Amino acid sequence: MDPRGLRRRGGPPVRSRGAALLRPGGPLEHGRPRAAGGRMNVLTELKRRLAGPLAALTDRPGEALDLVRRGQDPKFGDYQANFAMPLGKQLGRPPREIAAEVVARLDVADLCEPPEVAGPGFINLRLRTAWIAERLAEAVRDERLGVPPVAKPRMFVVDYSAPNVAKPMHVGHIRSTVIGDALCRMLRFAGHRVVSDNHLGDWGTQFGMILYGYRHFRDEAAYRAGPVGELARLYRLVRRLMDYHEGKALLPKLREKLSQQQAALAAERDAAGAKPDKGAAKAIRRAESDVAQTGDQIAQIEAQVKAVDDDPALAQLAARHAEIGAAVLAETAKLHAGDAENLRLWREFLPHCRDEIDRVYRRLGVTFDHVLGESYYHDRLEATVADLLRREIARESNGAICVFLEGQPAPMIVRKQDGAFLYATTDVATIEYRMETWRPDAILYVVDHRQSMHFAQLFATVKRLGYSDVELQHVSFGTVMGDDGRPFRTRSGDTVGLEGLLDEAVERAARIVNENDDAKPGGPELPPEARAQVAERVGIAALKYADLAQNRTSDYVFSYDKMLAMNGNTATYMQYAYARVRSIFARGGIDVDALRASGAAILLDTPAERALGLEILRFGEALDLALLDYRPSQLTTYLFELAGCYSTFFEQCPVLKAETDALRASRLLLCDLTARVIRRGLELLGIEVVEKM
RNA sequence: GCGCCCGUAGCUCAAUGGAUAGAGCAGCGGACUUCUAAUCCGCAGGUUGCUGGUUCGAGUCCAGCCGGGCGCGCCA
Repeated sequence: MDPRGLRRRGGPPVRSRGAALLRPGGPLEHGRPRAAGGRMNVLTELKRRLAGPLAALTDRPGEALDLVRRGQDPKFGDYQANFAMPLGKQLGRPPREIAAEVVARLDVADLCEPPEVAGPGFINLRLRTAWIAERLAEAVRDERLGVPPVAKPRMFVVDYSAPNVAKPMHVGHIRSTVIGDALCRMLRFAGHRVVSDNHLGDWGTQFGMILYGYRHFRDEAAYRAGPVGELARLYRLVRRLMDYHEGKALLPKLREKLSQQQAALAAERDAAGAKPDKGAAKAIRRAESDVAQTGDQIAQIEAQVKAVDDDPALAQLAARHAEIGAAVLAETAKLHAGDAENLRLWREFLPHCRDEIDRVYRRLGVTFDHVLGESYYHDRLEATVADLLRREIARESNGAICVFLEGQPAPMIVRKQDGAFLYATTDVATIEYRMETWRPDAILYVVDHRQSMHFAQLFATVKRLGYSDVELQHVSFGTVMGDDGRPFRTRSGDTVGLEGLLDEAVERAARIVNENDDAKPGGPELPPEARAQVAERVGIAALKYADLAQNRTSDYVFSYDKMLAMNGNTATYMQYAYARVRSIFARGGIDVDALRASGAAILLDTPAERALGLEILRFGEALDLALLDYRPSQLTTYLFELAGCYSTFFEQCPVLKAETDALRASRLLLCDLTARVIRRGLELLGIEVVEKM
């Protein structure tokens, strides 16, 4: 993947869990547990009850309460408190004795069966089934499904997507866009204030390239007919010519490097002899890897060069524009210096570029509160650098203005020798602007993990500027890989365009939808337009969910087959689960509003019903967990588990044909709650449901 | 060389220092005249890369090693 395709890349480890829990407004601090509407996070409530008895034993009850969790095995109850063991160590007393003491003072009779102390000192808590049913009845009446908003809302700025607008979006943009959008939705639902901001690359070298292309290569008719397509073509053409010349200039150096590396490899082999020891073997492998890497790089450039040489028209263009690299930089510099004509063209191009990316955002259902690109900060950069210099945070080095940071092998450069600013400069100015404008408690950067060093430097720099009470968080994610274990590319080695990716996903979804509908026992149910709409939703959802379900910190292997599978943790499976529930209501001719208003009791007499009911109540917990480390995958995991509970229930418990009317009403309510949690949960991930599929 | 991340079932991935490491796919065996079988249920599959350490308890924390990815002064 072209590293320039992303304004940013990269990610450091997430903050420690303890810090998150102590943070004001963190997951533990929900609204009053008995707040209006009966909204209650079960785990939070249990912790609240345990806090009293714990206060007598430790001056750090928060740490202990962190060890209250959902039970891993049903036989140990629904929740478990694991703090007696560390507390026992700390106090020099038997853990079981401590557990017994806590249990003796614990007042949970209204919501739990009598707590049990097990094993070394686990406190097992089993909720009273009737209590679960009451909470569910409240959730039925609650638009938030019983999930309380946080007591202390925080102000978040979320920075995500940030493509370079001069060129089509590609596969590298999907994770930032999808994860960032999901985080915004989840934070808002949790009750936080959120400003989403798309920090577009709208001011860099890419516009110099378009300007150069427009001046020298434009097809006026094509530009008038479709400016977006023509600008994209110009960008690609200039990029190609620049790569050609850069590559040609680089090849001799690379070949030199290769022969040096080959010589080094040979030397290592000679020195090691026939039976290399461990150290030598390692050195050899390393040298081999160097040789292979340089070889690959050479092969890639040679292919690019050859492609141009083999095309007479292109080759002629390349020959005529030998100085294109410098010329493009000059166009960029003129733009930045305020050249009237370049500015006029930039203003003319920008809306077209925006149309291009907005079309993709519309299709993805992704929106932003603000789209303040790099250009927005242009006139602040001078002052930012001056301030850094004045406060002796930055200093001149080799003609550049640099911020030197402890433990960093290289400085963060905020002004180049030639006087130009860099994106690090813009990032500093952007933080200043955001702090002045929104006074956020946290700024999240949803950017791929290769940028971790940049963010470490950026955050350290702005801390020195005095911004110390804001949580600056690089929410990093891994690379999208192909099934060959290398970054996802087309067969010809190009990066994969985002729209093509969407088209392919929708096309494959359409095939699945058609096959399924055709195979329905009672004949097809969906007219062609409905099928198309379902396919669009299923396809886009599959793509988004596959991304969100993956732990964001690891790379993931892109696979249409896997993401569109009906089994397993996929959007398709979740959407199907939802549609199946809805189909019960359609088949039974149920008036859902009347059902919800009926006040019918929820009965949880079978294990499947109880398990489903309890799982429905865990929605808020799952959301907390997802926001703790900004990991949407925690929410997808929950939804998948909920769907699993529903499947078991669905197999074992007849709904429309339940033995009694009361049981029928209860089960319908469970179905309805399940559907609502799935729909809401998917909505928080930016994914739409379908009523039929 | 330095820094960051990763290594879990054949494959793709889960698992906030807690009790017997879980899913899906692939494999094997079952369940449609019964609310969508695009589904469900069961079986099998593991020395969590290796070695040592911390801990009442380690896939998780620490050290070293092995293997892989990414990054490391004027690109974004």
